[in-house]
Amino acid sequence: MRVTTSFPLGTLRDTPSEAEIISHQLLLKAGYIRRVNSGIYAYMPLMLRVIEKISAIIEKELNSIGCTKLLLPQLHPADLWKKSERWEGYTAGEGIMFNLKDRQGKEFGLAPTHEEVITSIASETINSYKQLPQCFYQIQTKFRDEIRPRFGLMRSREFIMKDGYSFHSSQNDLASFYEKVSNAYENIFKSCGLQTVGVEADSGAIGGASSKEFMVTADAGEDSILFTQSGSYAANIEKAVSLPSQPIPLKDNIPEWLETPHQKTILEVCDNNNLDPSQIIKVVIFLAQFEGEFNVPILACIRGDQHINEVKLFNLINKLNHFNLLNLKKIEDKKTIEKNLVDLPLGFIGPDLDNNTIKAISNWEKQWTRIIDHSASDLSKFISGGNKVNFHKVFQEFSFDSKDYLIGDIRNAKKGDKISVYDDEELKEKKGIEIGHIFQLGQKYSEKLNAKFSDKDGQLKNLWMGCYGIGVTRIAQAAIEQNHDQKGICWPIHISPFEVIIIPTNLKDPIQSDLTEQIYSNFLINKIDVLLDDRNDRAGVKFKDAELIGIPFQIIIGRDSINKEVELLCRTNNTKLKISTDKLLETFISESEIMYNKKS
RNA sequence: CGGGGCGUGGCGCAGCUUGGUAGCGCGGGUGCUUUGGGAGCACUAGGUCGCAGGUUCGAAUCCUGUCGCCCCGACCA
Repeated sequence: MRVTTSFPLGTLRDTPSEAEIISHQLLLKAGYIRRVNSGIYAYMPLMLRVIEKISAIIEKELNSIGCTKLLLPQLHPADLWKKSERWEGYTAGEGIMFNLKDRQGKEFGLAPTHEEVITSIASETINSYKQLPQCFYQIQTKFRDEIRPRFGLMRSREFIMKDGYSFHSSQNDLASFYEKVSNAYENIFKSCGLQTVGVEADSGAIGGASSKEFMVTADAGEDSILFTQSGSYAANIEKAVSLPSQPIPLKDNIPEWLETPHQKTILEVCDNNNLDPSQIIKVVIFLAQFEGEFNVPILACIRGDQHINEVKLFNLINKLNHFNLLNLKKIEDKKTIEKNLVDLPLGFIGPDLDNNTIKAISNWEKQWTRIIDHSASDLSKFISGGNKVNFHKVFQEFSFDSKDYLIGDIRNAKKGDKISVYDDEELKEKKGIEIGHIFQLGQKYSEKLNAKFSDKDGQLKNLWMGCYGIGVTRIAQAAIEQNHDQKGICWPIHISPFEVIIIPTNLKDPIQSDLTEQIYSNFLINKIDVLLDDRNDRAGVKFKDAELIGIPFQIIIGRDSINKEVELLCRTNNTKLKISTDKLLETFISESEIMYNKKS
């Protein structure tokens, strides 16, 4: 491809001010993407080539484990989502599904994911165990009305995703296929030149039993990963389980009531009364909003030096009720408190807060659901709010055994924690960008959408399902986050828009331009992805652009043309080889082979 | 939704405090020169200063409202 006759590179000299992180800045500056609106981007020709390279890697790997590509609609009828009971959760309130009505007033959603559609198709086309297992996938634009789109392609409202769905006759078969996909994913990410970690993860709104995320480690990542150095454990912080440090026992000489005027935070109470946070039980109140306008006040307790994990809390509360939990939010808004609660000693609440604090006229349930983290329930003597403004209290021999208290794990694991009493390794923390997520869904969707098959024994059974996602556009940006330098992008060759760029330094020199044409056509004949920068600009301009757009090899045609010599430059390690033109192709092929095989 | 920042040509910005008919750098076009690290000279095109009201003889500038974008938080496949 020639720069002058195909497309303007569209590189910028200055970095657009809207971009914060380096990968986003480089995508804009190098002309790969252009913003059309918040979270909506145009993929320019170079970007499309990257997307196509990534897609090809994915397809090759998935096809090799027996997956089949198809293409599903993006406009989904609401009925289908109502059957799976996800319509309300995905459209109401904080829901992320764009939705609309057609001219008849019929409701539709723009697809954020495809479990419903594929399951309904599977229920019609799969009848017998003889047809199983099956795995379908597609690579397609998804729509999600993100609360806050961020960092370019990292979290956008329209993005390209590979989503795959598998169907099985048994849980065992699902589990073994899930492992196969997991391996295929590792190959895919390696083939993209990325370093990833697989971590245990929360399943979120997709649901299901077991799930694993693939993370690109990068400081700009939105997720936190906790892991052990030996690799024995790795999990998203949302999911990670650990042992909290030992609490410092409370001294005996403390009076039952502590006057703690205006000391609303754990730190203030500790500083003023010579206490340690691990001697205090922190109480945080939440409102759980269920489907059908059903609101439950939640009182969550945790040891003062620990933090509540709202994902764990959400999942725990969701299981308490057969309605779906739509939203969980801290109660801190004055209006909400005034309307529904009375005599609430905010900042001085204890685990035994009276149910009478909920107003009779409130539409909330009239009883606090009290959820106690293990770190709190393990303490029998502790300090907590006195349920009286400006007072804290010592709880002696207090027991959470009564049925009023629900004990569970709602704690955020953190770095420095141990993962078991038998293992001395401490957890470490890194930031990660989630580029893949795989789930064992089980029978959740097949039950709801009545997707059954006849098994060997003649019985009608629900299909077992898995689903598997890869953020294609996110991979591209994550790759830049992991592979760049001061001058610009350094694409891994596997996903680079071109393998090599030819830079003639002075096209007016007939020797140079003849040589350039010769080399260019020779590379094309040999099916090499080559870009020819045939602009009449000065060499410096072309060098800068080549570095910015990050193509792994540069061929520089210049002064030595007269001796039939050119330079082969490697973008990443900046090595320069002077080569005679008759050896150029051969050398390039062997050098690029080395780079292709050096899977990180 | 809460907090903060910003809207002036394709990109980066100044001007706003103290109102007076819009400027700089880069980029674009034409011509000549130049050609291994973002060239030089000359000429040139391109902007209802986000939008709407108001104050004023006069508003990019002051006031009110509104919209949009970015960041942090809340939240989130």
